Amino acid sequence: MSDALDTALRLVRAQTALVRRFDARLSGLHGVSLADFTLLLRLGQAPGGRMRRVDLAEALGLTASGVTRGLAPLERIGLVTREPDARDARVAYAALTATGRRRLTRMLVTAEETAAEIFTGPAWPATDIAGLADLLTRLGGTGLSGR
Amino acid sequence: MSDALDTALRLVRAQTALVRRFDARLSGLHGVSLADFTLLLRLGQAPGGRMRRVDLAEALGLTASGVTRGLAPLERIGLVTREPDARDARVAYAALTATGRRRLTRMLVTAEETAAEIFTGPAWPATDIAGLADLLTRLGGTGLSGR
DNA sequence: GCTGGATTCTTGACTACTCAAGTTTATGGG
DNA sequence: CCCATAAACTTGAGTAGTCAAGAATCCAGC
Repeated sequence: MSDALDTALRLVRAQTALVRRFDARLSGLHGVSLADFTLLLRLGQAPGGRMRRVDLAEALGLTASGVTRGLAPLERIGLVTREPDARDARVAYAALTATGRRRLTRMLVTAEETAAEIFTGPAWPATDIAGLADLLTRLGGTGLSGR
Repeated sequence: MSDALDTALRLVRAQTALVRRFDARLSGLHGVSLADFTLLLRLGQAPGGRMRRVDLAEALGLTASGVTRGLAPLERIGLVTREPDARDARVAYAALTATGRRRLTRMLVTAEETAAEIFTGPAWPATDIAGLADLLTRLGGTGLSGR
């Protein structure tokens, strides 16, 4: 088997382990999944804490449908609201509520801790973490950097 | 946001892009998903092309339940069979059929091509591919190396 | 040689997506 | 003005996995 295929399969495998760790911590302490957290985090990074659902989908690597489904429970528990656009009645923004923002900052602490635990120890000098981030960015689908 | 968290989130994001690419190619040409392919590949690597379902789960980073569910359609289409263990009536091996083995070698070609496409171009010198593989191995959950 | 606990596997109920189809609204050309 | 096409979103149906509970079997100690 080539290095390329081997690497791709390792990446897939590493992801499931990673997701499990984040899910365990986040759901234990805050009752949300990693997917929920990343969604809230993106909203938190957006100006005004709000985004069109289509853009959120693009940023998260989901379909529009996936965003609708992921947002629903967060709206139910009051972390996110739906806001209409004055110019275009088709678009429904997703916006962090004040509660959502408050809860997000606490989730972020947990997520940082979890990430730190994962990348801790002699196996993970800072340069390797940055190096990994760099390599992953080259793969990153459409990534964070826009289309 | 720390490098560690950023890196973890990038990894998750990169994986979804990767899986989509493999799924598209594999399902188009061979009618299987990447998950199906990795399952068959592990079987193919095992001595005799067969493994206990529990070990398969461990190797793939799934639960035993996930393996049962994933194997079912592959048994239906005749790529895998169930074999009993002479010593222990609890265990049911999953084994590649002759057809399964033949189909697998062709899938492997497609998977290699896809991986090669992904890691192609000036952004991906061979040392970086190997470097990525190495970094990912440090994360690899329980990985291939056993517990 | 029986009984209690552990192991292997399957199943039911649930979650988190996907894709395809449908609804509503916007927009550019005649 | 009206129409065709396109964009944003939701919804129904299906897939891939999870977890918790259950059935069968194995084995260790008495």
